[in-house]
Amino acid sequence: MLKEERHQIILKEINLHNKVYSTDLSEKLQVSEDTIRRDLNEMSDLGLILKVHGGAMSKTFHYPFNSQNPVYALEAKHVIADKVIGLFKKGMMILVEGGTTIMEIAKKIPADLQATFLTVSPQVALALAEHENIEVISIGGRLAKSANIHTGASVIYEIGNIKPDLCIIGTNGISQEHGLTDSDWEVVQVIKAMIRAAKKVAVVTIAEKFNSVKRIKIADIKDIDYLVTELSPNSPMLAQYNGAEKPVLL
Amino acid sequence: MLKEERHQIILKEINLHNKVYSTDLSEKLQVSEDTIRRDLNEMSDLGLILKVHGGAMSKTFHYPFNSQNPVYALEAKHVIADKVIGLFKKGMMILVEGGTTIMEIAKKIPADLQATFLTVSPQVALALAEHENIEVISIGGRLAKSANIHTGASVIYEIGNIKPDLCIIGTNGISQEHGLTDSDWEVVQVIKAMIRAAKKVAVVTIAEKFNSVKRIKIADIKDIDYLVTELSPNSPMLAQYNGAEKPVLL
DNA sequence: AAAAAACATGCAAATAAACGCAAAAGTTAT
DNA sequence: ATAACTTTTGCGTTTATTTGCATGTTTTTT
Repeated sequence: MLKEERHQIILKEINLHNKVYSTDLSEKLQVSEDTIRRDLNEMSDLGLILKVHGGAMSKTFHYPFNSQNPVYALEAKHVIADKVIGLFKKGMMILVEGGTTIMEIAKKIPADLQATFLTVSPQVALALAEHENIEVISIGGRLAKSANIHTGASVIYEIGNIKPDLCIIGTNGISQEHGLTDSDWEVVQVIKAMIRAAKKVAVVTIAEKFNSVKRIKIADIKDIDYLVTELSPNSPMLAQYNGAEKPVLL
Repeated sequence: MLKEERHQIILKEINLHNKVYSTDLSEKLQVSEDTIRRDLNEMSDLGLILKVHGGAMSKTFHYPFNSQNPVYALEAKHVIADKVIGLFKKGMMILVEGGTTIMEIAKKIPADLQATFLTVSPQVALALAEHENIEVISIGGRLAKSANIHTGASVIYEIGNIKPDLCIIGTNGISQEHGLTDSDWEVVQVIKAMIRAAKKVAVVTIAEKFNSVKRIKIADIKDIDYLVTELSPNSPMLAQYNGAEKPVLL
């Protein structure tokens, strides 16, 4: 049995049951517990799972958004938030998606910024509502439980009727070759509509997600106006995105 | 059972009931009370919960209730929630407003109920999204910061296009003479639209709010189908609502 | 004030993790 | 194909974590 194969099975098992015991995996996969532990360590280092004493758990069960819980790569997300906030100007109409990075942005918006935010995420809407001078407009629709954002035809339609100055999206997969990708069809439809509608598009992502590719394509790199990461704009890791029709790197 | 698994369950339990007893948890999770105490200590150190003598509470709850007896109001809302849940039937389309009582209802919905909920409150939407079998549809719009619910013409319009089986609203003011009243014009418009749209209207309120009157009228008592309080239906305090065109008292 | 319940602390048994090392398996170069 | 090399794996040992229990203290209730 290949190591990668084991990893796949472990991941599937965790997604299915939310937890796995090292002992169970050892028996099921017919390898020693040491090997399982090593597997779990590697997967944990990649941020795929949450390693705990006795096994591992899913990172995205009950933990992901619940405001008080620790956010993965928080420091990086703060850096990203600061950069993005630099794009905001008074009176702007800004369309934002959901996700932990966007949440950090929403929290860090300066108190004196006057702007209108539109969002498909209830969490982001609530975070934005904390700011006195921000007008918050929720774009309602069927709430997709996986990503906790509103999806469906009505959302696409609503987005089609607005022309925001700026649109900010997170992403699950990003690579020079395949562009932006995600694994949830409903979510992808919404993001595509957002990109179509907005005058400028900013993608926020931690560098860790570079070169990861998901099943469904959202857009090409050239469709992006700003690519915001925690890295310095001239970091070698960003060089690949510096093509002819390059987005501005922040 | 993994330690983190217990932590998740405890957290969920607290979010659901706002408080937990160590003894209950010990029995439910089949570990000693010492272990539960250690769990609660760790979670408390992480700032996830508020440890109290005998168990733990939600952090967000002990706080905002600077007013009188928080336990009383909470207990009352739990009683109300249980009564309202009795009105829910499989396949129903239920329109709900926002507010703390509605939040308690959203949390207590039985796991096996299959129904569609529509709401104008981001908080309620998120609470409902925790339930596997519930379809959640947000009615989006401008987020009114006072009440944290979506308001505005688009909301009214959207509500006009649906015909929910049941509509559940809280209220700020209720009296036999002046009916339901509130002080926020935008919010009132939304609630009026909800009442117009729904086949049946349930009003949930703690008895404390009886005989309070706010500036803007929402509806008459006769427009209500169910009046749900923590009191027994034949409580003398409810006698005043027992007129000719009375709502059903629960 | 006494009794009961909840809490903190130390301890020991059980279990799991980390580490080093050598054998086995897989890769690459000649 | 074989040798040299790297990676992976299992095992023994050591270290760390978790848990229940005994004990004594604090808090709550009566």
